[in-house]
Amino acid sequence: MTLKKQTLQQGDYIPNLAFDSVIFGFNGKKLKILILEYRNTGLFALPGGFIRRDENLDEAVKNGVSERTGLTDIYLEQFQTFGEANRADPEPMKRILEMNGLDPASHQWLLGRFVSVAYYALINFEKVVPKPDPLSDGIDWYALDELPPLMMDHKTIIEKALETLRENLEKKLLGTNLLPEKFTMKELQQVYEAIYGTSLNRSGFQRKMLSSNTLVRHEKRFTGNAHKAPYLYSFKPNRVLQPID
Amino acid sequence: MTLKKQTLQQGDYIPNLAFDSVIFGFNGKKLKILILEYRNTGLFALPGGFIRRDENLDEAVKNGVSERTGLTDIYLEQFQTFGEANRADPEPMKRILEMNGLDPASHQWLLGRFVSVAYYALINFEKVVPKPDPLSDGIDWYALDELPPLMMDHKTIIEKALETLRENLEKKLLGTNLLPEKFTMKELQQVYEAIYGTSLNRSGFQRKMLSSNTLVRHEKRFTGNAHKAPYLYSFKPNRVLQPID
DNA sequence: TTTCTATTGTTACATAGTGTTACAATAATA
DNA sequence: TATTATTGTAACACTATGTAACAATAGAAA
Repeated sequence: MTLKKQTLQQGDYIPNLAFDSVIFGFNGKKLKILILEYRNTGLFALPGGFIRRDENLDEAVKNGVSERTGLTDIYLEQFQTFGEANRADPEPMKRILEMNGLDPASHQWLLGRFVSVAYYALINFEKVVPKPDPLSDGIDWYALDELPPLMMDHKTIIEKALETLRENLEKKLLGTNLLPEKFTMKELQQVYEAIYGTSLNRSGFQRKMLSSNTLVRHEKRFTGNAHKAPYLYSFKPNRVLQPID
Repeated sequence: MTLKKQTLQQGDYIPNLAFDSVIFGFNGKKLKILILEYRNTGLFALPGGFIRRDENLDEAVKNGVSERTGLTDIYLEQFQTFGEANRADPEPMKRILEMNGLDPASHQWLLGRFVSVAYYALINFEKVVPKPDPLSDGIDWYALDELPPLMMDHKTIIEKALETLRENLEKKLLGTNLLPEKFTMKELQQVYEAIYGTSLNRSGFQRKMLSSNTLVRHEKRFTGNAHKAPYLYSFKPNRVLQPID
């Protein structure tokens, strides 16, 4: 739930509707997710927010993720809408409001039921400057196997995001969005391995990637290490997915 | 938009949130979809409805589709939420209300923006007894290439439903849900062909299906035709997908 | 300079999967 | 008994994939 204190009026937003975002980044070794920590509550949650009455759903999410990451061009994919009637417990939200000096009684609308549309984002880890939302005092990267206990059904949302990401990985060449523009074959393989959670055969991976006709080979990268220098690659521009805008 | 006149009160439902359903059936030759025709308006739309304040999203859709089809065990899959701010035009809805003897002024909430969660359903064509909703006087099967002009973005919703169905076809063995329990290999192939919109190689299809280890072979079906009688098959029970319930 | 080591790019080979064609089996009819 | 339409399966070529091996090479060590 990302929102600005000065605009915490129900009238501004579509009631009972929210979004949550699973923002994936790859730090070179592990796949990580941005998680918010609400002020003085010990409560952790996915970055999210509400949709203004005249705002496109995609736009609302894009703006929300931009605010958390500082990035503007973001690859976003909607993957599921969570609509169980009992998915929210009002108590944690009440504490969050109190800890931010807001009166729960005058923000009743935040304590009710929310249907949430979930998106995942793939971003270049190095370029992100995470920024907490107005109700939280912390936002940090967490590896998938080191997640803190999360509010509501956010753990389920993350699992579903990862499942969808795996399904879409080859279909949509998502590796692109998690790496710098130029990368080595090994780095690309590490992204795939981090997403699948398994190790892949080096030779087969290289052959498959090269035969997919989606990579451009550039100069070698000399790191000073005592072994053959790897080529750098980038994805062909026409195959790069456009972010929602 | 499926709703009962006697419960057309905004307070009963989550505001600005709806669902739409793309109900697929297979008549032996073509893939078809159930489309509503609103009373005296010439307006066509997907069956849909609203979500009660205390009702699970999945339940609301399940109930809505049950009402239109008369079926209780329905394979449903949520595939996308449509949230463009301008996806609805209030004029058609106004006409629908007027033609049903309802005052648009006192149903303002129906004329505003709706975010809609879209599901597709796969049902056994033979078992369905389509029933119009309270605002419509017709509900009929339409082949995908013979759709009437549809309200709002319902054409887009159908296209996305078909796209998702194709992607999920083999992954989830969806053929099951469009056929009677026992079927011939040819009938199964016809379902696949109808969904893909292409013809498939008979020999390869048979080999692939049999090697998938998901079919049980039963007795032959003798139709009285002067040629070899085909075996009947059914899907192994453990591979049958459970409907949402 | 030469040798060594770690890593990378590529090839070779076996195996599995797929597209296509051909052929055998068979239910009812002539 | 021969014929016809359809079905089940096998045969073949071709492609894709898993695996191992080999060659190339950047720098360090000798």
